[in-house]
Amino acid sequence: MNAKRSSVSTALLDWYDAHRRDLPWRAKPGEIVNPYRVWLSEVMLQQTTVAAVTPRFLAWTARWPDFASLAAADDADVMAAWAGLGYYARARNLVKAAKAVVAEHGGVFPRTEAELRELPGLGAYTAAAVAAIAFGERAVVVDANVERVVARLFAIETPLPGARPAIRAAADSITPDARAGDFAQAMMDLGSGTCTTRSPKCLLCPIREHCEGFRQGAPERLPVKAKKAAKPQRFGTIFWLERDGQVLLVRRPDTGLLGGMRAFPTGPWGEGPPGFEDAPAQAEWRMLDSTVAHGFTHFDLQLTLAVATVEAHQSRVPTASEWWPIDDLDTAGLPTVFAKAGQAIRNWAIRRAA
DNA sequence: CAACCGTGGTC
DNA sequence: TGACCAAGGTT
Repeated sequence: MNAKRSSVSTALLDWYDAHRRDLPWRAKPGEIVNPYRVWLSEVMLQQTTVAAVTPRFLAWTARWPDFASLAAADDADVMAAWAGLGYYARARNLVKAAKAVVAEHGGVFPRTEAELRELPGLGAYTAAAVAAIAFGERAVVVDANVERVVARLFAIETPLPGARPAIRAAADSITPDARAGDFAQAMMDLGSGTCTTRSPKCLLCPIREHCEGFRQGAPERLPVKAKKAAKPQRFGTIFWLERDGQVLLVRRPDTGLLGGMRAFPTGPWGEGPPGFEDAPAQAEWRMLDSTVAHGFTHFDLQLTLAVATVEAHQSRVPTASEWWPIDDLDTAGLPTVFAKAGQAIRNWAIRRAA
Protein backbone atom coordinates (compact mmCIF):
# COMPACT_ATOMS: atom_id res chain seq x y z
CA MET A 1 0.00 0.00 0.00
CA ASN A 2 1.41 3.38 -0.95
CA ALA A 3 2.25 5.90 1.74
CA LYS A 4 -0.49 8.43 0.96
CA ARG A 5 -3.15 5.72 0.81
CA SER A 6 -2.14 4.39 4.19
CA SER A 7 -1.81 7.73 5.95
CA VAL A 8 -4.96 9.31 4.52
CA SER A 9 -7.18 6.27 5.04
CA THR A 10 -5.91 5.68 8.58
CA ALA A 11 -6.45 9.28 9.62
CA LEU A 12 -9.87 9.38 8.01
CA LEU A 13 -11.05 6.08 9.51
CA ASP A 14 -9.91 7.12 12.98
CA TRP A 15 -11.83 10.36 12.55
CA TYR A 16 -14.89 8.44 11.32
CA ASP A 17 -14.82 6.13 14.34
CA ALA A 18 -14.98 9.17 16.59
CA HIS A 19 -17.28 11.49 14.62
CA ARG A 20 -19.50 9.40 12.34
CA ARG A 21 -23.07 10.56 11.95
CA ASP A 22 -25.83 8.38 13.34
CA LEU A 23 -28.19 7.89 10.40
CA PRO A 24 -31.23 5.58 10.25
CA TRP A 25 -29.86 3.47 7.37
CA ARG A 26 -26.44 3.09 8.94
CA ALA A 27 -25.67 -0.04 10.98
CA LYS A 28 -24.33 0.81 14.40
CA PRO A 29 -20.85 -0.56 15.20
CA GLY A 30 -21.11 -4.34 15.60
CA GLU A 31 -24.60 -4.45 14.05
CA ILE A 32 -25.34 -6.60 10.99
CA VAL A 33 -25.65 -4.48 7.84
CA ASN A 34 -29.00 -4.74 6.04
CA PRO A 35 -28.33 -4.57 2.26
CA TYR A 36 -31.93 -3.63 1.46
CA ARG A 37 -31.71 -0.56 3.69
CA VAL A 38 -28.29 0.39 2.33
CA TRP A 39 -29.53 0.15 -1.25
CA LEU A 40 -32.78 2.01 -0.56
CA SER A 41 -30.96 4.83 1.23
CA GLU A 42 -28.38 5.16 -1.55
CA VAL A 43 -31.11 5.51 -4.16
CA MET A 44 -33.10 7.98 -2.06
CA LEU A 45 -29.95 10.01 -1.46
CA GLN A 46 -29.18 10.40 -5.17
CA GLN A 47 -29.20 14.19 -5.68
CA THR A 48 -31.25 14.49 -2.50
CA THR A 49 -30.27 15.82 0.93
CA VAL A 50 -30.09 13.76 4.13
CA ALA A 51 -32.67 16.12 5.67
CA ALA A 52 -35.17 15.41 2.91
CA VAL A 53 -34.51 11.65 2.86
CA THR A 54 -34.61 10.82 6.57
CA PRO A 55 -38.39 10.96 7.20
CA ARG A 56 -39.14 9.36 3.84
CA PHE A 57 -36.73 6.51 4.55
CA LEU A 58 -38.39 5.79 7.90
CA ALA A 59 -41.90 5.80 6.42
CA TRP A 60 -40.84 3.68 3.45
CA THR A 61 -39.08 0.98 5.48
CA ALA A 62 -42.05 0.76 7.87
CA ARG A 63 -44.29 0.02 4.90
CA TRP A 64 -41.93 -2.05 2.70
CA PRO A 65 -39.21 -3.46 4.98
CA ASP A 66 -37.54 -5.83 2.51
CA PHE A 67 -37.14 -6.86 -1.14
CA ALA A 68 -40.09 -9.27 -1.06
CA SER A 69 -42.60 -6.70 0.21
CA LEU A 70 -41.42 -4.08 -2.26
CA ALA A 71 -41.51 -6.54 -5.16
CA ALA A 72 -45.13 -7.30 -4.30
CA ALA A 73 -46.15 -3.67 -3.78
CA ASP A 74 -48.78 -1.90 -5.85
CA ASP A 75 -47.16 0.42 -8.41
CA ALA A 76 -49.52 3.32 -7.73
CA ASP A 77 -48.83 3.07 -3.98
CA VAL A 78 -45.08 3.13 -4.58
CA MET A 79 -45.23 6.15 -6.87
CA ALA A 80 -47.49 8.01 -4.41
CA ALA A 81 -45.05 7.22 -1.60
CA TRP A 82 -42.24 8.77 -3.65
CA ALA A 83 -44.23 11.94 -4.47
CA GLY A 84 -42.26 15.07 -3.64
CA LEU A 85 -38.85 13.41 -3.75
CA GLY A 86 -38.30 14.04 -7.46
CA TYR A 87 -36.49 12.04 -10.14
CA TYR A 88 -39.36 9.60 -10.29
CA ALA A 89 -37.48 7.05 -12.40
CA ARG A 90 -35.82 6.13 -9.12
CA ALA A 91 -39.11 4.81 -7.73
CA ARG A 92 -39.97 2.95 -10.92
CA ASN A 93 -36.50 1.37 -10.90
CA LEU A 94 -36.70 0.43 -7.21
CA VAL A 95 -39.69 -1.79 -7.94
CA LYS A 96 -38.06 -3.25 -11.05
CA ALA A 97 -34.89 -4.03 -9.14
CA ALA A 98 -36.77 -5.58 -6.20
CA LYS A 99 -38.68 -7.81 -8.61
CA ALA A 100 -35.40 -8.81 -10.29
CA VAL A 101 -33.81 -9.67 -6.94
CA VAL A 102 -36.77 -11.91 -6.07
CA ALA A 103 -37.19 -13.49 -9.50
CA GLU A 104 -33.60 -13.79 -10.69
CA HIS A 105 -31.49 -13.90 -7.53
CA GLY A 106 -33.69 -15.98 -5.23
CA GLY A 107 -34.44 -12.98 -3.07
CA VAL A 108 -30.76 -12.47 -2.23
CA PHE A 109 -29.11 -9.19 -3.20
CA PRO A 110 -26.04 -9.76 -5.41
CA ARG A 111 -22.86 -8.71 -3.65
CA THR A 112 -20.40 -7.79 -6.36
CA GLU A 113 -20.16 -4.40 -7.97
CA ALA A 114 -20.52 -5.90 -11.47
CA GLU A 115 -23.72 -7.80 -10.64
CA LEU A 116 -25.21 -4.84 -8.80
CA ARG A 117 -24.50 -2.62 -11.79
CA GLU A 118 -26.88 -4.78 -13.85
CA LEU A 119 -29.90 -3.85 -11.72
CA PRO A 120 -32.03 -0.90 -12.90
CA GLY A 121 -31.23 2.36 -11.13
CA LEU A 122 -27.79 1.27 -9.95
CA GLY A 123 -25.10 3.19 -11.79
CA ALA A 124 -21.37 3.41 -11.13
CA TYR A 125 -21.76 5.25 -7.85
CA THR A 126 -24.59 3.26 -6.27
CA ALA A 127 -23.21 -0.15 -7.26
CA ALA A 128 -19.86 0.74 -5.73
CA ALA A 129 -21.44 2.20 -2.59
CA VAL A 130 -23.63 -0.86 -1.97
CA ALA A 131 -20.78 -3.30 -2.67
CA ALA A 132 -18.57 -1.46 -0.22
CA ILE A 133 -21.04 -0.51 2.52
CA ALA A 134 -23.31 -3.55 2.50
CA PHE A 135 -20.80 -6.25 1.56
CA GLY A 136 -17.37 -4.91 2.47
CA GLU A 137 -16.04 -5.23 -1.06
CA ARG A 138 -13.25 -2.88 -2.04
CA ALA A 139 -14.92 -0.47 -4.47
CA VAL A 140 -14.06 3.06 -5.50
CA VAL A 141 -17.02 5.14 -4.39
CA VAL A 142 -17.20 8.55 -6.04
CA ASP A 143 -20.08 10.91 -5.38
CA ALA A 144 -20.18 14.71 -5.29
CA ASN A 145 -18.65 14.75 -1.79
CA VAL A 146 -15.77 12.53 -2.81
CA GLU A 147 -15.24 14.62 -5.94
CA ARG A 148 -14.92 17.73 -3.84
CA VAL A 149 -12.65 16.20 -1.19
CA VAL A 150 -10.38 14.55 -3.76
CA ALA A 151 -10.19 17.60 -6.03
CA ARG A 152 -8.94 19.60 -3.03
CA LEU A 153 -6.72 16.87 -1.59
CA PHE A 154 -4.84 16.55 -4.90
CA ALA A 155 -5.42 20.14 -6.07
CA ILE A 156 -6.97 18.99 -9.35
CA GLU A 157 -7.52 22.08 -11.49
CA THR A 158 -9.32 20.55 -14.45
CA PRO A 159 -12.97 21.68 -14.49
CA LEU A 160 -15.79 19.20 -13.95
CA PRO A 161 -17.05 17.14 -15.62
CA GLY A 162 -13.78 16.70 -17.52
CA ALA A 163 -11.90 16.01 -14.29
CA ARG A 164 -13.92 12.86 -13.51
CA PRO A 165 -11.36 10.30 -14.75
CA ALA A 166 -8.52 11.99 -12.86
CA ILE A 167 -10.62 12.29 -9.71
CA ARG A 168 -11.62 8.66 -9.91
CA ALA A 169 -8.00 7.57 -10.30
CA ALA A 170 -7.00 9.72 -7.33
CA ALA A 171 -9.86 8.31 -5.24
CA ASP A 172 -8.74 4.80 -6.19
CA SER A 173 -5.21 5.64 -5.02
CA ILE A 174 -6.39 6.44 -1.48
CA THR A 175 -9.11 3.78 -1.07
CA PRO A 176 -7.93 1.10 1.40
CA ASP A 177 -8.40 -2.64 0.90
CA ALA A 178 -10.01 -3.06 4.31
CA ARG A 179 -13.06 -1.12 5.56
CA ALA A 180 -13.82 0.27 2.09
CA GLY A 181 -17.43 0.90 3.15
CA ASP A 182 -16.46 2.89 6.23
CA PHE A 183 -13.91 4.75 4.15
CA ALA A 184 -16.57 5.75 1.63
CA GLN A 185 -18.95 6.89 4.35
CA ALA A 186 -16.12 8.75 6.06
CA MET A 187 -15.36 10.64 2.84
CA MET A 188 -19.04 11.54 2.50
CA ASP A 189 -19.34 12.66 6.12
CA LEU A 190 -16.20 14.72 5.70
CA GLY A 191 -17.49 16.27 2.48
CA SER A 192 -20.94 17.09 3.85
CA GLY A 193 -19.87 18.51 7.22
CA THR A 194 -16.26 19.62 7.04
CA CYS A 195 -14.98 19.87 3.47
CA THR A 196 -18.09 21.79 2.49
CA THR A 197 -18.70 23.54 -0.82
CA ARG A 198 -18.50 27.19 0.24
CA SER A 199 -16.47 27.48 3.42
CA PRO A 200 -14.55 24.33 4.31
CA LYS A 201 -13.62 23.95 7.98
CA CYS A 202 -10.02 23.04 7.31
CA LEU A 203 -8.96 23.53 10.94
CA LEU A 204 -11.22 20.59 11.87
CA CYS A 205 -10.12 18.37 9.00
CA PRO A 206 -8.38 15.11 9.88
CA ILE A 207 -6.48 14.99 6.57
CA ARG A 208 -5.54 18.67 6.34
CA GLU A 209 -1.83 17.89 6.51
CA HIS A 210 -2.17 15.72 3.38
CA CYS A 211 -4.22 18.29 1.49
CA GLU A 212 -2.53 20.07 -1.40
CA GLY A 213 -5.49 22.42 -1.81
CA PHE A 214 -5.15 23.53 1.80
CA ARG A 215 -1.39 23.95 1.44
CA GLN A 216 -1.89 26.19 -1.56
CA GLY A 217 -4.62 28.19 0.21
CA ALA A 218 -8.21 28.80 -1.03
CA PRO A 219 -9.34 25.15 -1.28
CA GLU A 220 -12.93 26.41 -1.57
CA ARG A 221 -12.35 27.29 -5.23
CA LEU A 222 -12.00 23.57 -6.00
CA PRO A 223 -13.37 21.67 -7.79
CA VAL A 224 -13.64 24.07 -10.74
CA LYS A 225 -16.99 23.71 -12.48
CA ALA A 226 -18.15 24.60 -15.96
CA LYS A 227 -20.87 27.24 -16.08
CA LYS A 228 -24.42 26.08 -16.55
CA ALA A 229 -26.66 27.21 -19.39
CA ALA A 230 -29.60 29.45 -18.53
CA LYS A 231 -32.91 27.65 -18.12
CA PRO A 232 -35.59 28.32 -20.76
CA GLN A 233 -39.07 29.47 -19.71
CA ARG A 234 -42.02 27.29 -20.69
CA PHE A 235 -45.76 27.75 -20.34
CA GLY A 236 -48.67 25.39 -19.90
CA THR A 237 -52.24 24.97 -18.76
CA ILE A 238 -53.53 22.52 -16.20
CA PHE A 239 -57.17 21.56 -16.06
CA TRP A 240 -59.11 21.26 -12.82
CA LEU A 241 -62.32 19.41 -13.66
CA GLU A 242 -64.68 19.12 -10.73
CA ARG A 243 -67.68 16.83 -10.31
CA ASP A 244 -69.61 16.26 -7.11
CA GLY A 245 -66.78 17.12 -4.74
CA GLN A 246 -64.21 15.24 -6.76
CA VAL A 247 -61.51 16.31 -9.21
CA LEU A 248 -60.23 14.48 -12.27
CA LEU A 249 -56.72 13.00 -12.11
CA VAL A 250 -54.78 11.16 -14.80
CA ARG A 251 -51.72 8.93 -14.68
CA ARG A 252 -48.80 10.24 -16.71
CA PRO A 253 -47.01 7.94 -19.17
CA ASP A 254 -44.27 5.79 -17.66
CA THR A 255 -41.49 7.57 -19.53
CA GLY A 256 -40.47 11.21 -19.51
CA LEU A 257 -41.08 14.02 -17.06
CA LEU A 258 -42.97 12.96 -13.90
CA GLY A 259 -43.43 9.56 -15.53
CA GLY A 260 -45.91 7.20 -13.87
CA MET A 261 -47.19 9.86 -11.48
CA ARG A 262 -50.76 10.94 -10.79
CA ALA A 263 -51.37 14.40 -12.21
CA PHE A 264 -53.93 16.92 -13.35
CA PRO A 265 -54.64 16.79 -17.06
CA THR A 266 -52.35 19.16 -18.95
CA GLY A 267 -51.37 19.87 -22.49
CA PRO A 268 -47.74 19.93 -23.65
CA TRP A 269 -45.54 22.60 -22.07
CA GLY A 270 -43.92 24.92 -24.59
CA GLU A 271 -43.36 28.47 -25.74
CA GLY A 272 -46.85 29.33 -26.83
CA PRO A 273 -49.48 31.21 -24.88
CA PRO A 274 -51.66 28.90 -22.81
CA GLY A 275 -55.05 27.85 -24.14
CA PHE A 276 -57.90 25.41 -23.70
CA GLU A 277 -56.99 23.10 -26.61
CA ASP A 278 -55.98 20.14 -24.50
CA ALA A 279 -58.90 20.16 -22.07
CA PRO A 280 -59.86 16.65 -20.91
CA ALA A 281 -63.58 17.23 -21.44
CA GLN A 282 -66.15 19.57 -22.94
CA ALA A 283 -67.04 22.12 -20.29
CA GLU A 284 -67.31 25.80 -19.54
CA TRP A 285 -63.62 26.36 -18.83
CA ARG A 286 -62.62 29.43 -16.90
CA MET A 287 -59.05 30.70 -16.69
CA LEU A 288 -57.93 31.95 -13.25
CA ASP A 289 -56.12 35.26 -13.00
CA SER A 290 -53.12 34.04 -11.06
CA THR A 291 -50.53 31.55 -12.30
CA VAL A 292 -48.27 29.01 -10.59
CA ALA A 293 -44.51 29.06 -11.16
CA HIS A 294 -42.31 26.00 -10.74
CA GLY A 295 -38.67 25.35 -11.50
CA PHE A 296 -37.53 22.04 -12.95
CA THR A 297 -33.95 20.97 -13.47
CA HIS A 298 -33.70 22.20 -17.04
CA PHE A 299 -36.57 24.65 -17.51
CA ASP A 300 -38.83 27.02 -15.58
CA LEU A 301 -42.57 26.58 -15.90
CA GLN A 302 -45.43 29.03 -15.62
CA LEU A 303 -48.76 27.26 -15.27
CA THR A 304 -52.10 28.77 -16.10
CA LEU A 305 -55.00 27.30 -14.14
CA ALA A 306 -58.21 26.35 -15.94
CA VAL A 307 -61.23 25.26 -13.91
CA ALA A 308 -64.64 23.85 -14.77
CA THR A 309 -67.46 21.94 -13.13
CA VAL A 310 -69.56 19.23 -14.77
CA GLU A 311 -72.67 17.36 -13.71
CA ALA A 312 -72.51 13.69 -12.84
CA HIS A 313 -74.21 12.57 -16.07
CA GLN A 314 -71.83 14.43 -18.40
CA SER A 315 -68.74 12.49 -17.44
CA ARG A 316 -67.08 11.71 -20.74
CA VAL A 317 -63.45 11.82 -19.66
CA PRO A 318 -60.15 10.15 -20.69
CA THR A 319 -60.09 6.42 -20.07
CA ALA A 320 -56.95 6.41 -17.92
CA SER A 321 -58.35 8.85 -15.38
CA GLU A 322 -59.95 8.77 -11.96
CA TRP A 323 -62.15 11.04 -9.87
CA TRP A 324 -60.44 11.90 -6.60
CA PRO A 325 -62.19 13.39 -3.53
CA ILE A 326 -61.01 17.00 -3.25
CA ASP A 327 -60.87 16.81 0.53
CA ASP A 328 -58.40 13.88 0.22
CA LEU A 329 -56.22 15.42 -2.48
CA ASP A 330 -53.21 15.36 -0.17
CA THR A 331 -53.30 11.54 -0.25
CA ALA A 332 -53.18 11.32 -4.06
CA GLY A 333 -49.39 11.47 -4.16
CA LEU A 334 -49.12 14.33 -6.62
CA PRO A 335 -45.68 15.60 -7.69
CA THR A 336 -44.89 18.97 -6.15
CA VAL A 337 -45.72 21.01 -9.24
CA PHE A 338 -49.28 19.63 -9.25
CA ALA A 339 -49.63 19.79 -5.48
CA LYS A 340 -48.80 23.50 -5.72
CA ALA A 341 -51.32 24.05 -8.50
CA GLY A 342 -54.02 22.13 -6.64
CA GLN A 343 -53.43 24.17 -3.51
CA ALA A 344 -53.62 27.41 -5.49
CA ILE A 345 -56.97 26.40 -6.97
CA ARG A 346 -58.41 25.35 -3.62
CA ASN A 347 -57.27 28.66 -2.13
CA TRP A 348 -58.97 30.47 -4.99
CA ALA A 349 -62.20 28.53 -4.36
CA ILE A 350 -62.11 29.37 -0.66
CA ARG A 351 -61.61 33.09 -1.33
CA ARG A 352 -64.39 33.02 -3.90
CA ALA A 353 -66.81 31.39 -1.51
CA ALA A 354 -66.08 33.94 1.19
C1' DC B 1 -21.71 12.62 -24.66
C1' DA B 2 -24.76 15.99 -23.71
C1' DA B 3 -29.53 16.31 -22.65
C1' DC B 4 -32.98 14.87 -19.78
C1' DC B 5 -34.84 13.99 -15.26
C1' DG B 6 -37.34 17.17 -9.46
C1' DT B 7 -37.18 18.93 -5.38
C1' DG B 8 -36.10 20.94 -0.87
C1' DG B 9 -32.19 22.72 1.74
C1' DT B 10 -28.96 26.31 2.25
C1' DC B 11 -26.65 30.74 2.51
C1' DT C 1 -33.96 35.96 -2.11
C1' DG C 2 -32.46 33.81 -5.78
C1' DA C 3 -28.80 30.98 -7.13
C1' DC C 4 -26.50 27.10 -6.21
C1' DC C 5 -26.42 22.53 -4.83
C1' DA C 6 -27.22 17.50 -3.30
C1' DA C 7 -24.88 9.87 -1.29
C1' DG C 8 -26.60 10.25 -9.95
C1' DG C 9 -28.76 7.32 -13.74
C1' DT C 10 -30.33 6.69 -18.38
C1' DT C 11 -30.41 7.42 -23.19
